[in-house]
Amino acid sequence: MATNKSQRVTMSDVARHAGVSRTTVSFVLNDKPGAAIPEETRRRILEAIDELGYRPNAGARALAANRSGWFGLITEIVTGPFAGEVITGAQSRAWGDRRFLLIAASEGDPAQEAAALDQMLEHRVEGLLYATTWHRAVTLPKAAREVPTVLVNCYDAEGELPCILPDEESGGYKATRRLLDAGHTRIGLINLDPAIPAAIGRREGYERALREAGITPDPSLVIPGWATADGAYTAACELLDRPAADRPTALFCGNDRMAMGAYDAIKERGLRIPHDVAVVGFDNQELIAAYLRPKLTTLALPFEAMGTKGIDMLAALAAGQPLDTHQVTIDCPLLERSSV
Amino acid sequence: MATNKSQRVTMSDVARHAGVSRTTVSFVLNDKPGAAIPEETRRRILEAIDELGYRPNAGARALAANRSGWFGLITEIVTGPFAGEVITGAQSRAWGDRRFLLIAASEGDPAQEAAALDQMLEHRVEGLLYATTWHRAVTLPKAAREVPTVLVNCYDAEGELPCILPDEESGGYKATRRLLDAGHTRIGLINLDPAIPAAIGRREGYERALREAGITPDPSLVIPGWATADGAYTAACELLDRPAADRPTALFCGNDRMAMGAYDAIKERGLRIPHDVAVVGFDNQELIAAYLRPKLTTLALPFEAMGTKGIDMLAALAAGQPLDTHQVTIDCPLLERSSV
DNA sequence: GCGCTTTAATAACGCGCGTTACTTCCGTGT
DNA sequence: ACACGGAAGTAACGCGCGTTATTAAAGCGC
Repeated sequence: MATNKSQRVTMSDVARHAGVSRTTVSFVLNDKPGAAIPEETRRRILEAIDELGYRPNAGARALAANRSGWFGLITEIVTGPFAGEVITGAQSRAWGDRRFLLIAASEGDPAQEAAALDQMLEHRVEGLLYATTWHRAVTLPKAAREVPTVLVNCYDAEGELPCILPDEESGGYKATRRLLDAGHTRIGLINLDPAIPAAIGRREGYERALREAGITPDPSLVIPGWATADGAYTAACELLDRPAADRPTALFCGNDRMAMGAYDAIKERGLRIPHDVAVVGFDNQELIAAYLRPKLTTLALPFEAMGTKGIDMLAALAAGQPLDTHQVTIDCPLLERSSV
Repeated sequence: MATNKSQRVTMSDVARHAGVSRTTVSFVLNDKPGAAIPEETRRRILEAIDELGYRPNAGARALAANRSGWFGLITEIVTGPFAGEVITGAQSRAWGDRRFLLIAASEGDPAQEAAALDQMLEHRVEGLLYATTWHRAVTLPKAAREVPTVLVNCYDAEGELPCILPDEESGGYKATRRLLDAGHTRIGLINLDPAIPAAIGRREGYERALREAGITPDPSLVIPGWATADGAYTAACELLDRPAADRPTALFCGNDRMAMGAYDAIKERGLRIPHDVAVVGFDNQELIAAYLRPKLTTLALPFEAMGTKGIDMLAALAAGQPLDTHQVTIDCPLLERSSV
């Protein structure tokens, strides 16, 4: 078995067991092009590997090859519903390049963020993904410039780092368009905090869809809410209590939690969804959207796709290739359920 | 700056710049006990490190010290609401030991699981955490025996590996007890699939609390449901449509999604929560529990604590210490909101 | 038999660092 | 004068592997 003290099987053990040199083992393990290994020898080596239960030491390999095989991913919170999707997307894509993901959470604390970044750099990540929970501007520590970095769901306040963002405008457009197609003409928008990119973009899309349909947007139908179920409940009440002829027959909500509040307001008034009032949410938080009754039609934030695309871009950057686009936006798919 | 081709600053660069040997640099970096380094020299070295922007190479360090510094964490799905909590708990605890977490998802696919495990072993993880989404028995690939392994939220079908489980029985007891304390005597239990540990344990706790209060459990008040909002809705209807004198005044639901369904059934009948019917959920899925109206009182599965404890145990095992307990259970805290 | 090319394999170096064993210098006691 | 001991520091080896240069053997034509 292994002769070294750590009791782990090394390449030398394999070589000895197969009666060849360590170099030869390395060659077959890496399919070294240009190395002529007769089938018989290769077989003996593979057999030895199998018999000894040899596993290459990824760390040693990285050191020798000067290629860590790591990409780093820093998120704010791992607990949230979104981070997981980014991880999933990034992880699966990275796997294809035989690379691993180093994940850390900043928990919104700059000190932790810096510490995480340090660790990543010490581990010689070949690229860094930085993802936020909600779409906004960020400023990274300078250390992040030491390695190719791509922002996910946020953009560089200094405008230098490449980023990947959800297409909020098109999302707002699609939601509104869906409601228009269902015959609605008075569509209320219970929006997020009007200062954030998501609210701005979605409202633009909302208004574009209306205009395209020949409807002049009515500002009184747009209520900026707090992003809570209660806030949306209040906002929905306000809209639904307008005189019947003036009352919206559809509500487009800033997120699914807010849609939850809207549901309550609607049901309270004895109105039925979607028959009397149709509802579209945003974010596709499965736990809410798929379990509300009726199930909620909503737009998904493409976190998984953004994670995948992020690794795509990192891989390109790490390979020294230039980026075709500095800022890419990704579509928010509409998920049809039963609330329209 | 760096003289090697990879353009990265190494310890040798620091040594040269500070006018000492590489060994000395290593000594100050590791606070080697027994090494007498005068303050002046130490200062010079730290200065050099700072000026050159040197970062130790974690991989090389791991190789030389024969200590990878990795713990592995395999989950089924990263996307779910629970995996994130386990990660958070494990990550923060591992940090204290200056260790990093290697995270991979099996996506429920044995092949992916095996591949992930392989990768972890190649990275020489010093311990492995294996976490599942729901409490159940599992069988790990043999390869997992190569390294200290602790199961989280599941237990070894062969009974060999140590595990950490939520205390379902005490959870069921506490939920029921809370309802009893609020004056309820007819408490319905809309349970999960009766074959799984969570359903069994919680029902036991439920019955223990009832007996303790001098109430004989009424089997007809226990409905095994499917773990969906719709299933629970149907079950709740059945319970609520019993003759008034016989109708439960409180419902204990197998999870928060099911509580959502129960809410609908209750509201539909013009009953008020918690005035006419009190509800307790399970799982504390924030997105549901905190946004239902009224907010849902529920029990939390202690995923974060389980993750932390997992690393605790791994650290002990990795240090060669024996485990005091082979199976530890962790309490499910009751989160009081407004539905009781 | 001799040179030449191809095939099969190896010795040796380096990746960046931890660590052990060893050296050198200086002050102290007798 | 010499031995002794501690302080300050270094040379050298090894961790497990990738890679380059080099060697040894085999095949081939003449």
